[in-house]
Amino acid sequence: MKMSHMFGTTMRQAPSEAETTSHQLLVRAGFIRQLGAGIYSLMPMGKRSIDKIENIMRAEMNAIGGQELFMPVVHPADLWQETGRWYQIGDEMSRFKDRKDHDMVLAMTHEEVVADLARREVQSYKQLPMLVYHIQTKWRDDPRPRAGLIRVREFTMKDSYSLDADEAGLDVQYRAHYQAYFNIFRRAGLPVISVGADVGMMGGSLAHEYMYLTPVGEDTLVLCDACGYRANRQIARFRKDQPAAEDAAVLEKVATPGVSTIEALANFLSIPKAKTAKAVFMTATFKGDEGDSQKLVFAVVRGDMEVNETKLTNAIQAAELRPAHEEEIRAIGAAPGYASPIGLQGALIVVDELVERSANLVAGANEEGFHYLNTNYGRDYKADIVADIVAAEDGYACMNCGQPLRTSRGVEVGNIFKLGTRYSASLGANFLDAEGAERPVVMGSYGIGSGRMLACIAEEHNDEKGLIWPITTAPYEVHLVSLRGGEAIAAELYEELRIAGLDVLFDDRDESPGVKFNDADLIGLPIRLTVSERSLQAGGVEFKLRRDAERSIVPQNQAVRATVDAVGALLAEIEAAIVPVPFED
RNA sequence: CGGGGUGUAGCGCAGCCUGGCAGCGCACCGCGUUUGGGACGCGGUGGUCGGCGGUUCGAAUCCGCCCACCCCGACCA
Repeated sequence: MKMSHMFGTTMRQAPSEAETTSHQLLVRAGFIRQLGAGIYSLMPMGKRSIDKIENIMRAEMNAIGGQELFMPVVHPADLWQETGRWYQIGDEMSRFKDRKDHDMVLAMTHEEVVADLARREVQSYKQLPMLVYHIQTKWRDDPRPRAGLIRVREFTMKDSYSLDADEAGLDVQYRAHYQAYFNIFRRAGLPVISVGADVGMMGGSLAHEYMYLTPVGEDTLVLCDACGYRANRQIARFRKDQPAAEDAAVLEKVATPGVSTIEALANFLSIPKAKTAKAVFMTATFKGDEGDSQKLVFAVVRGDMEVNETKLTNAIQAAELRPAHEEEIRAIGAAPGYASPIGLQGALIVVDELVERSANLVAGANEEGFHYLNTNYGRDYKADIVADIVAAEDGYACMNCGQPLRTSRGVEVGNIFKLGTRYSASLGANFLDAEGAERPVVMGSYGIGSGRMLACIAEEHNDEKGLIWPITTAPYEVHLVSLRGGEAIAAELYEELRIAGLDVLFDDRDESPGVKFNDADLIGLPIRLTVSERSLQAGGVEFKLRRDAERSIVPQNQAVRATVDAVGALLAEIEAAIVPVPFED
């Protein structure tokens, strides 16, 4: 490609709304342009990088038996009504009516369509296992897009769906994806870790997320450097030490005027926060056969800990959970700031397992300005559910080895789910097994966002001058710079490099050397060749890797070979990282 | 949805308080000089000042409503 006619120019200054490094650099280098909140165009160079990323995905999916197909982005609502997600999902799913007044949806994901296809195409266990995938647009009307391509509303995703006769088959395909995903990220030059994850709205029994670690990330991960435990904070477990044994003391009501926070309570009574019980009120929505129902949830955790809403949601099997309003709390006779489960009716009481085991905690007296001393689980109150509902924090003890946990931020670039029969059963995607019995297909679903991956690669590979693309995802492999006195030779070299099969960006513009070199650094192609009067006098063509400071001169008649060899060497470095990763669930 | 912020040329910004010719840098076009790390000179192109309404002789500027975008939170893959 000749730069003189490339659509999309570089910019010296990033738009003021771009804050993260990847966003600024991708815009400045001419890879992306914003159309609306969370909606971006890919410019020609961005499209080339995305194509390379997606072709890596294709190769790895095909390698584990994937068959590429292409499913629609507009779906009739019927399908989503059949699985129930039409009713479960809120405004995140965009809906509209077609001219015949039929309800339609914009695809957020494709489990429904795959299950619909499977019920038509799969009849026998002899056809299974199968794996289908596509690379398609998704629309999720996220309430708050941010950070360029990191979190958007319209995005392209590689999503694959495994179809199996049983759980054992699913496990095989799940593990195949576990490895294939590491291969994809490593080939693309993106370092990731896998973590255990919540199954969320997808349903299912087991899930992993692939995380690129960066402070820009929105997910908090809990990691153990000692034993390798890794989990999303939403589900991360930790070891809760047994509190020192004490005899249950007499329940006693004390006046605590104006003391409505745990902090103030601990100070007022001169006790550690760990000797208090904290009340957190949430309103849960439950989906049932007779429609939705709402219930006030009264969660109790030790005063020095925080409630983990995902754990709480899972513990009570709620569809949704939100903080309760003050009126809702008062309606059951509790006083915000002075609440405890003692003597309360009308709420679903969920107590953390550590509170159950702790003696003589200070808790609210359900009366403005009063607390109880020495509350004890079992004697003074009982829970509807006792479960682990506490969020893991930095320094908490690892569940497995007891060493301190560490938290880190990350971007979720991929996920894999064991779905089971959630969708096949509701849509009737059945097959006949060897005994002639009808059974639902066992499904898995697996996703990687292309654009988010591009952004993470940009976030990882850059310096103060610009991007530094891995050879596998660079829009072009070679940046050929023509300077004064080298124009004719550069034009020849451009043709020779292309004949040799290389992707070349040729800066044939009439610009000063400084402008050209700075643009080359900003765009960040892995190999730079410069042809100028000076280089020719020095013996040929100047060769430089973007990531290195050194330059060398290669004779003109060896320039193509040297470049091809350099590309090969860079590819070999990437390939060396493609190794088996032990499966951990 | 709650809190905060910003909308003036492709990008970055000033002007607004105190109403009176719409400006600056970069980019872009022409000519000349220059050119191995964001050159210089001269001359140019480009704007319904986010939108609608109001106040006023007169609105980028004051008032009202709306819209868009960004950040934090809620939410979310």
